Amino acid sequence: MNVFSHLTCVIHEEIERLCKAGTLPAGLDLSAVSVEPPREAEHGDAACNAALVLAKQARRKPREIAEHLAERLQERVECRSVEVAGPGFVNLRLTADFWWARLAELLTTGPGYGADDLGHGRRINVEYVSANPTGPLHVGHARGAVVGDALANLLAHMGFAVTREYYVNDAGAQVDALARSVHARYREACGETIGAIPEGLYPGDYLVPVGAALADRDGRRWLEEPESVWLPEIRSFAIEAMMDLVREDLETLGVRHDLFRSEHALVGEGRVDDAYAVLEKAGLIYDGVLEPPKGKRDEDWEPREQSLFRATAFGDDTDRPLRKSDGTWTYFATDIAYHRDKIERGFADMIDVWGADHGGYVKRMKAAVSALSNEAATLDVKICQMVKLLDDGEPVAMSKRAGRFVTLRDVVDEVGRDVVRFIMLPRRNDAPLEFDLRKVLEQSRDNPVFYVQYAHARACSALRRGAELVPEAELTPAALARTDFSCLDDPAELDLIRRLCQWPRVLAGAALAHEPHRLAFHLQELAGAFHLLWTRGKDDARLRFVDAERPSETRARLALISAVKIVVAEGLALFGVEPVQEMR
RNA sequence: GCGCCCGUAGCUCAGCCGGAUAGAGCACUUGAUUCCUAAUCAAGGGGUCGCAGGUUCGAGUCCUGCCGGGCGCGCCA
Repeated sequence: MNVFSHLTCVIHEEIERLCKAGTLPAGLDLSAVSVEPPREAEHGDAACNAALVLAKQARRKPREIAEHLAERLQERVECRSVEVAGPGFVNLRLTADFWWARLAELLTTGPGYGADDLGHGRRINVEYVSANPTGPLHVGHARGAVVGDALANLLAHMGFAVTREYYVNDAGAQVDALARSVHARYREACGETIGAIPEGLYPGDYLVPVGAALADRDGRRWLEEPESVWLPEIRSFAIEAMMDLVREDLETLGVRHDLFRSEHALVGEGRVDDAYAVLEKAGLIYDGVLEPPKGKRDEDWEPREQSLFRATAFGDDTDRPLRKSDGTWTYFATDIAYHRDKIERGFADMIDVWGADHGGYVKRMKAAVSALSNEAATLDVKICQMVKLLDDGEPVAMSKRAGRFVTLRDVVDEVGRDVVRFIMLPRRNDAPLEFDLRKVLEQSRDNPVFYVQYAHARACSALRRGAELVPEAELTPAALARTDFSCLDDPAELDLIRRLCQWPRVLAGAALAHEPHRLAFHLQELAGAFHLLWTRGKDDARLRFVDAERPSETRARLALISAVKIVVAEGLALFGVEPVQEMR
């Protein structure tokens, strides 16, 4: 049970009764009525804004409505006390019995507590990483990879049918440059002296083995051929090698996509022409000349007529070109075709996870999706801001030009997959992120990975001790659910139960808002409440989790711990992080 | 010049559809260890929510303008 949606229902019922009784007018719109955990613990277990929201439409004073509502709620068994506070909030305090019953529910459900069918199997496409196949992934890519993956996990958990997708930009000038770079490395492997890699090509060492592999496979046959002959061959060889590299990098992070969609294939299948024809038929394409961008150096600017998409009709600031001067498609044109491809594959909802440098691209892509779907499809773009990589407070120098950038694999090797994954998550995607290689390995409160993992390890440790006193068959969550919880009446224990019971609400909110970082914050708070109780048990023997002298209390506390373990493990699982059994 | 994002405690950041006295961690000060892992916990000080207007019973949250930072701005992807 999601406690807060349950309480919302209860309050809706009571308001409707007040309407029937004539205390309130009939036909009120209750959609804005909500029940939330109050920010301050003093305000009780749950606060309802009904009176404030309804005051205007009911033409009553908020306090007056609140008093009537409070009177009815007082009768409910789950309410220990009800009070009207502030401008007209109704604050509920729920009985300990109510909370214990929720704890029993949590344990009965076991792993998967909080999973829900919010999505009703609705299909949603999450596209993430989509890095160009020209080299290994770097730390910046890791953020998008982890955020996209966690978001996909979360949505799947909440009843959406998720497809995880990677768009492979294997067409265009950059993969030609890749092919030329590999050709240079190939000549090198064949014994030629190549000197410095020319400007505009990819200088990284990672292409050396690719050139060597090509020489192994094809011998010296490309040495005497003109570029027009070897380029297509070497290009597809190189792209395949780069995608192998990318897949390996993703594998080290534990990220797996369902589908890799190739831009090259999309163009080859005529999908871009199709999309163009559709927009043209809808009257959304015309030939025109764009204004030069102001304030930017414009000495190279020449007015040019090109086919433009009427993006301004869908909220963009200017219309956008679809063809380059040589007649080939712009990136935007193929991206329109790609999103149309997704829509045609049955996705009315799409999420794209992009890097900060694509921020200026969001409006036109949303405009295109609106145009393609007659406003029926949705596109949410999550822009991931920069990752500032630090080593003990000092910025790690990165220079793409010198080929000196920190690869994803370097970082995973350095600190481990789970740390990389967790550290990318407790931050809103549109806020920049600091990643200190030294700090994330510290075992202290300010390292969130450690802090949450430690809570899980402590829970496991206490359960191991419990196993010495209680038969194993009685330690399963389902068995523990039948325990008498009445000794769990300390405020710190009830607080922990309340936080555990907020989990379904946090999951639902995070899924609907597409904000996985909310889970990370909740896990940290939960871990804090648990650590607090643990330490209290050191001072106050009455609160100790495992005590051979007090078997029934021990069982109740093991149940509570088991619930902590379930929720923490579930949160970590959604993040793709392995919960640890002990800290070593 | 234009667009998008950001601006909340000394630092790093939460703040969920507009709600109550704006929160957490770090750092700082003080305290807790014969004890299920002190790898932890408790207490304390610390704020003009960038600035100025506006809408509202009520604004960190919405609107307008400005200031500061980041990213981007046809023939790159």
